[in-house]
Amino acid sequence: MNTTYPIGEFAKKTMTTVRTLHYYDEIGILHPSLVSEKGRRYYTDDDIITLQKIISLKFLGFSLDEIKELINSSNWDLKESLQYQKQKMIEKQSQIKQMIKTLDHAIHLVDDNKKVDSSIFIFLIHMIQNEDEQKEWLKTIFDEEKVQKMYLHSDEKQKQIEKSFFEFSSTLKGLYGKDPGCYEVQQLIYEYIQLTEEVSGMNITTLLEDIPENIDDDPWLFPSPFTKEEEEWLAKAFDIYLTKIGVNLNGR
Amino acid sequence: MNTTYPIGEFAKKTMTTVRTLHYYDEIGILHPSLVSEKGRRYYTDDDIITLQKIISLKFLGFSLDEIKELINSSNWDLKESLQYQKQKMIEKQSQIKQMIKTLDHAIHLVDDNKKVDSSIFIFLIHMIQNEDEQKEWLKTIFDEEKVQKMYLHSDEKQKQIEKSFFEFSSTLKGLYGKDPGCYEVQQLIYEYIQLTEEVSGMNITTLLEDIPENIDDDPWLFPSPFTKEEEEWLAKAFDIYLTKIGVNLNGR
DNA sequence: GTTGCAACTAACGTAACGTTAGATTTTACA
DNA sequence: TGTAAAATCTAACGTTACGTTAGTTGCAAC
Repeated sequence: MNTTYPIGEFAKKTMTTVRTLHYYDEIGILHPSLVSEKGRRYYTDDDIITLQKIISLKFLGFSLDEIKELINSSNWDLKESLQYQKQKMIEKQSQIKQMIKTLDHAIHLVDDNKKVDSSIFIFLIHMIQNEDEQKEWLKTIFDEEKVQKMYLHSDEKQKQIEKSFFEFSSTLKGLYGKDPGCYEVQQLIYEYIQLTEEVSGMNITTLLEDIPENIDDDPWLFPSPFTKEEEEWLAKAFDIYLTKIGVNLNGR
Repeated sequence: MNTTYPIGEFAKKTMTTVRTLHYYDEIGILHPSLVSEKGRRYYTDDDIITLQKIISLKFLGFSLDEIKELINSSNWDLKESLQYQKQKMIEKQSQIKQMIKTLDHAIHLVDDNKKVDSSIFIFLIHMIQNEDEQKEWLKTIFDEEKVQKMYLHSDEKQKQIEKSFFEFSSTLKGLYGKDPGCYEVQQLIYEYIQLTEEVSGMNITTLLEDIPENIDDDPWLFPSPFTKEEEEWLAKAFDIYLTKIGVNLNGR
């Protein structure tokens, strides 16, 4: 009848480990029903029930500390605990959703690119991740309506834009060092501006008028995928391009 | 120009903490660009970029160890890492979904019950959680078709069944000690059997014929919400009921 | 009696910091 | 310029839920 199991057997039966049972004994959530004089633990079927409680509550995301309370005190506000747990889990869920979405975009980015410049990659991850924050910031410059439009793409379209941007940046990095006025560089800048206009839904002239001078003073909010040297070189190339098409700007 | 920030300022700018920066320095993923003779750390805008990399990768679920590798080695198989991460995240996601679903059911259960008997509650959580396992086990007794039917309820229906079961069990516990043959107890057992028949889609007689004698020999697979005394009392009540309706069973 | 497995306690390791504690340095103000 | 206050430093322990040794003792079988 009233069978007892030594710890090893009990662990097998319940698909836990000896160490786990030791630990549960140690923190006082599962004392074996029988302990020999020599300190040997023997478990009974009653202990199985307690262990089941523990496992069930663990499954619901409670910590062993919380479980201890739940087991010991009889008049715990169970409903409140459950709702609190649910809230926590829902938060975790939305975090994970964001992670998966970003990973998806990232995988799409590197899909057929053999070599990936990590600066550009990280830059784009940062962009994807901080979408909301940047949106808020953009609203301090442009109309809310315009900003909304900029982000009104489907997921697929968004991925495509990111990829184009990624490739431009990569190619540009590859061209660094060449004459900023040469055909290749100027052509790429032309394409880059085309993309920017398409995405923003605005004319480049309008864009440049609205943007304050000190736009990239805060490298935290606006990180760059380029090094300082690359940026200076890029600035020259842009200057040449914009002067050519007749946009005049006073010192960048 | 080349501004440097003491650690506190830098922490504020980047919305981290001093301790985090200390730690990142310690494990070698972010050494400040400048360290005074006295050991004071001064960070530059370049360090912001490194920190951004770290934060971005952390956001994607990489550990600091993995990030260290990603930052240091240039030819890392990024795509593989990303896909691996995604897989991990998807697994986490489905776990959390299960947790939320179970929590939902549990909240529904305790919704308007002031006092909750924890044994019953835990028992039901265990049932919900181990649905799949029990389904497999049931298949060793009944036809697969029948088993499928038993579980073919909507989520709402399922919640309702659980709740009914929960309430029966609670009421039964409350009646423990009374005469097993009295009207109240017999009435409850009648209702319980009705529910069982409805859920299983089988007749109680058929059910009892198919079930082996030693069904609850394994308290791990089939935990009970009742204590041993309660179970014995229940068995008597069942005996009386079944004899009354003419089902004959040899020793339960 | 011995062999060998099972179980025991004690201790450190994990991840990514938070949190003291006590010493030192830098900054600010009279 | 002296001193007080604020910032920073290192060192060390705490956190979670066990996993993983290591060295010792208990128990059953031959």
